[in-house]
Amino acid sequence: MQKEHNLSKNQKIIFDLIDKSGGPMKAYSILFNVQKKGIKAPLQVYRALDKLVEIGKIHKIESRNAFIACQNSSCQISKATAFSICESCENVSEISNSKLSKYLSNFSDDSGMKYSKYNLEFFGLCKKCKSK
Amino acid sequence: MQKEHNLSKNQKIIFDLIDKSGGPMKAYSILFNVQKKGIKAPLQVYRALDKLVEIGKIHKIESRNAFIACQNSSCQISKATAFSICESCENVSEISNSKLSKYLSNFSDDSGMKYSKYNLEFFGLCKKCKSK
DNA sequence: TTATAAATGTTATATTATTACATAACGTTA
DNA sequence: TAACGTTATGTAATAATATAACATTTATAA
Repeated sequence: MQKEHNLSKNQKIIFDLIDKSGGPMKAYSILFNVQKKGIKAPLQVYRALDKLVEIGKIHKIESRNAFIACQNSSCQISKATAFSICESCENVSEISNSKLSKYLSNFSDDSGMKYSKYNLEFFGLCKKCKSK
Repeated sequence: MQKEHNLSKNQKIIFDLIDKSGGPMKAYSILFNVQKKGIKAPLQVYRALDKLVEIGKIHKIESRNAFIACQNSSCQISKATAFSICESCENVSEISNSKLSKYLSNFSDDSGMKYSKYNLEFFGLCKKCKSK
């Protein structure tokens, strides 16, 4: 199970916003949306985002510079992430596939590197966009 | 085999620089390094980078906002990329492991998405950094 | 050779993220 | 509860990354 973290005021405001949005959000869009709640500066947003990423409540979609709420309530949080991204509508979802995560978590090659973390992003067209 | 592309002047200058560096380079560091060759503006760099990415001569390391020369002369170029990144020394190398690439290229789940591309980044400590 | 696409040059600006510094709140434990 | 260390906050400035818009030139190929 996931460790409980007591989110601070800003962390909670920002997590709730991202979570409710249901998709990825960009930092400055978050900033815009929380200004009415007193969060005025980019750094306040980035600090909360950093912490939320660290504790696994959100993930960063690297190819999009965006942040999405973790949809994976258990296991290997933020050490092993996989996403599917529609290149047409930009819909993003977190893939939770135990075979895939096992395969990647156990992956090793002859480089001598010890892998402790990975991030995988799949791209393609989602169901809706395919049929257009 | 990789399709031959005749690089333009700027593309060639920038590709050669990245290739010779042997590692990932950031756009503005590239810009700094090619100013003596007459490339003066960020956009000139980004345009060449975009093209080089498109034809598979370089890849973008998304988590680092950096660009590295392709070390994989054949196969599935820029549709199927995997990297190992040392979180201590920031050394990056391209993983070419046919099992891994087959596994991921054939991956599908029940989302109904057709995946045409992926990017995987592994993080950890390289041999040298581990032993420090 | 002419039309079309690709690449270049230039300026300005948008977007994403961090540095630096000051203060406040929280949690522990003596 | 006082003192301490840690975490979070507030604010201003700025750094780093990336794109828009427009004019012109070069390469390609019909």
